[in-house]
Amino acid sequence: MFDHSLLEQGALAAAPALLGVTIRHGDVAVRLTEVEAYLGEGDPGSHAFRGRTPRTAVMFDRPGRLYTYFSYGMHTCANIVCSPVGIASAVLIRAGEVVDGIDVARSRRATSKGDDDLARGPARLAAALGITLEHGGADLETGPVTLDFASRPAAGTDIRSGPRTGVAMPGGSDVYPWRFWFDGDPTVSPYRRHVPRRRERAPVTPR
DNA sequence: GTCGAGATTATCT
DNA sequence: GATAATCTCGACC
Repeated sequence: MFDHSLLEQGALAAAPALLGVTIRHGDVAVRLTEVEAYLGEGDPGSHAFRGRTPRTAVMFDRPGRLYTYFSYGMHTCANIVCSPVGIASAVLIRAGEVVDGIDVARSRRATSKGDDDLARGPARLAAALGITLEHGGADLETGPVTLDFASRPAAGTDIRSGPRTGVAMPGGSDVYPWRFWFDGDPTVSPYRRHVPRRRERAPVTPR
């Protein structure tokens, strides 16, 4: 089943409801345990903050599509577009539990120490699923990457929220609790604050 | 367990 | 040319 109405409500409303949802690509399926909401305009942490570019165009398209981006030159991360046409809003899928195709996931994540590590982190999750930039813009209802809303958690599951990982925000990231996760789940990634990258420069030898 | 730093490239200015 | 929604590894506790 595919919940269209949920994904039209914007990332902030959709994010906590996406916890427990299963995302599948081929033989590998992952149950989401951690997500983050990204708005478009008004959210400096969003790629769409500066408006529509070729890369972010899919975020302005209809909900239920996959937005992928390249991070730090080595990694692919995946988002679910959560807003009507013309508005940018998306949910970054940060971590999850591999529930199917675990052998394939292990082979794609050879550096992983244990199964909890297979999809703990957005780039790891995309790698475990075999998602690349080529899947950007894919429709999550028709595939090849699909969502299954039937695995949403039972009532009473403890969902927690807090600041987003690795994002600098004016006024401090803690005033934007746009990260959601299952409390105590071993597959949730550890929080890392935003650290400005030290610029590597031709060192002017101090002295 | 925590902390800090380097790797590497699509995308934008 | 600068930037980045990260990952991995090594040092240390």
